[in-house]
Order: sequence, then C-alpha cells, then structure tokens
Amino acid sequence: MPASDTRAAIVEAADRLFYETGFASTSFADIAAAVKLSRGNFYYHFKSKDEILAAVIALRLERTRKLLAQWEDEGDDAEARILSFVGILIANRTKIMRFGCPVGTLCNELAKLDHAAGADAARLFTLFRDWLARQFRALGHGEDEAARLAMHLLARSQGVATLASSIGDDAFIDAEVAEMRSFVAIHRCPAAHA
Amino acid sequence: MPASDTRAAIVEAADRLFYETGFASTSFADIAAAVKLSRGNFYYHFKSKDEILAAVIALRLERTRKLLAQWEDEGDDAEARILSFVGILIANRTKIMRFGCPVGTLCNELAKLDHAAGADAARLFTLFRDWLARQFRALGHGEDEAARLAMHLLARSQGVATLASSIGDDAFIDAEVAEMRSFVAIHRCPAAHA
DNA sequence: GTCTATAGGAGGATAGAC
DNA sequence: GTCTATCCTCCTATAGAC
Repeated sequence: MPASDTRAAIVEAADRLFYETGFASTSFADIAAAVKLSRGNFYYHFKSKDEILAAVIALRLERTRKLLAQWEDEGDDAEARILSFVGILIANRTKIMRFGCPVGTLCNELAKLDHAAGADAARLFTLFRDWLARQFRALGHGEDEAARLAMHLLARSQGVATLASSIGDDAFIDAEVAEMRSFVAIHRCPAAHA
Repeated sequence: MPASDTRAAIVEAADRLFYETGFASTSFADIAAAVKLSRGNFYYHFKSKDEILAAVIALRLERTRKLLAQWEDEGDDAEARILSFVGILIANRTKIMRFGCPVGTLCNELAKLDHAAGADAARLFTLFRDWLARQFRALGHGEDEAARLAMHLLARSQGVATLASSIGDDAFIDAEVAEMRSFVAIHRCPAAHA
C-alpha cells in the first residue's frame, strides 16, 4: 500500500478512537490493531502520539470547513443554514448520546492535559462560531450581536451534547432542538426582539 | 494519623486531581505524592483506582447535597434559589475556564472509558436537575414544564463551561450568565410566557 | 499505619532485518 | 513499507519489614 493510503488509514482510525475512547486512553497498539499494522511499522508514519493528534485535528478542521461550505451551498437563506447546524444534534444523536460532542470532549481532555494542541482543537469551535456569526449578520444583526448569538447557539448545542451523553434522555435532545429552532426563528428579524 | 484522616486526605487530593488533570491521566503516584504518602501505603486505604473514584463521586454527591440544602436555606424564594445555581459560573469562573465543569468533564471521560461508575457520576447531574425542577415547580410551573426548564438551565450552564474552557473568552461567561438570569426572570411567572 | 522493595504488565519509542 | 525484537519508563499492585 502507498504510504499516503496507510497514513490516511491511521489518521482515520485515530480520529474514531480518540472520539470513542479518548486521546489519553487510546494507545499506539489500539490504533495499530485497528488498521492491522504492526506497532513497529507505525513509527514509519508517525514519530509520536502528538504527531497523530495534530494530524487528527488537521483532518477535523478540513472536514469542518467542507461541512460549513456545504451548508453554505445547500441552505436557501441564512436561517436555513443555521438550522443545518442545529440539525447535527439530530443527525448524530446516536454517537452523541454515547460519546458526546467530538469537539467539546477533545477540548475538555486537552485542557486537563495542559496539551499544546488544545489551542488548535479550539479552532474547531471558532470555525463554527465565525460561520454562525456570519449567518446572523446576514439576517441583519450587528457584528457584536451576531457574535453573541453565535456563541450562544454553540454553547447550547454543547450543553445538550454533554447532558445527553451523561443522563441519556432521548426526549431531551428533541425538546432542546425544538427550542433552538424557535430561538433561531425569533432571531430571524433583528427588529422583532430589539 | 488516624486512618480516617489519611483516607479523607487521599479522597480530597484525588477529587482535585481528577478534576484538574482527569481521571485516566491521574496515577496513584500522583495522588500519593499530593498527600505525601508512599505508594505502598496507599493500598492500605484503597485497593484499586476504581475504589478511589467511587469515594470521590460519593464525596461530590454529599457536597452537592449540602450545597443545594444551603441554597434552599439562604434563598428567599425559588427565583433567588435558581439564581444561586446560575451564580456558580461566576463564583467558580477561574477554575471553570481552566478545567471546565467538574461534573460534565468527569461524565464525559467515564462515558468514553465505558466505566461502570459513569451512572453514579451522572447522579450529580440528576441531583441538580431534580432540585432545579422543584424550584420551578415552586414558581408555579407544571411538573413536565418544570423538568424541562431544569434540564434546559443545566444544559446551558454546561455549554458555557465547555466553551469557556475551550475558547477562554472572559466576557462570554458574563454575557451568558446575564442571559440566564433574564431567562429565569421571564419564567418567574408561568402565565407570562404561556 | 507507614515504610521499602519489587513483581508484572502496558505504553511509548527505537533498531535493524527483510 | 512492513516486520520482529527490544529498551525504557511509568503504572498498578503485592509482600513483608518496622
């Protein structure tokens, strides 16, 4: 197999394992086993665990950018685009209920490890934040208000993910998503709530 | 030193370390060093890491019950009591910005480890949830609505904690707490938003 | 109740054959 | 590019002296 394919398979497996079992608790042996590679050969592709983490974060950043670009294309208007964001709680509900949000849980873990990559992982959040802020701007909100609304929506989706995976109440996600949708509807027109 | 004192010191140190560096990343040696105890002696008090975790969760449950009872005593009315809950984001802001919420991050970690104690840790959440629900009931809300409002407020505080520790924007906490306070004010009277 | 010493194993990382 | 073999460190856990 070409090196780039093996490398991609490693990053893919690490991405999944870091999400499902955590960064600290995932060993080289776990990743090697997932891609059916010997531990020794592993180091031909990655010199350290931090290097794999960097690659995983880079992969997630790239995928997030593509996802946001896709929502940008598909959404008829800014409101529809924001609702695409809200919808990931429903689309990914099964995994979220088991493992929480991939972004939030990784950031939490890296913060506790005092890991240098924590700042890079947080860029996943700012990607969503800035994109959401642009959508609220498009709805007619001022710059500061749009930024606030973006952070607010991001925080709410995070809270839902954490509680859903902790308490595991299925109806809770539906209720919160419904509330978030009406929140978006209310903020469709800046004049309506000023 | 009596065994109970040493034991209490161990649980105290483990509580802090599990919060600040995570459960999986905290070793026996770390805890032993924190209480200035040899690793060997450690096993006189606790047979396994899971036993310490159980003790830490029990300690947190006990402290949470006391905290809720205190808020119950101090708050003049249900609204004031709910605002005590909202206020922990301000009171603990420094630690939250560095390590997130002690409850949420522990539950996240145990979920990924598929650890049996995850259910016990989640009881920390349900303690807050049930207490909040009772306060909303006291404000005149129906049982289902009170439960929903409780989960909603819990989710929002979780989201704020996660984003605050990830992105680290200081003004964000203030803004969100202000919004939560007005949310509570709006739901002071069920008739006002029915 | 506390210590030192140590067993046994897992994890990160490297060397060198093929 | 992939393998096996190996080193070293750190961790959980135990044994036994004091």
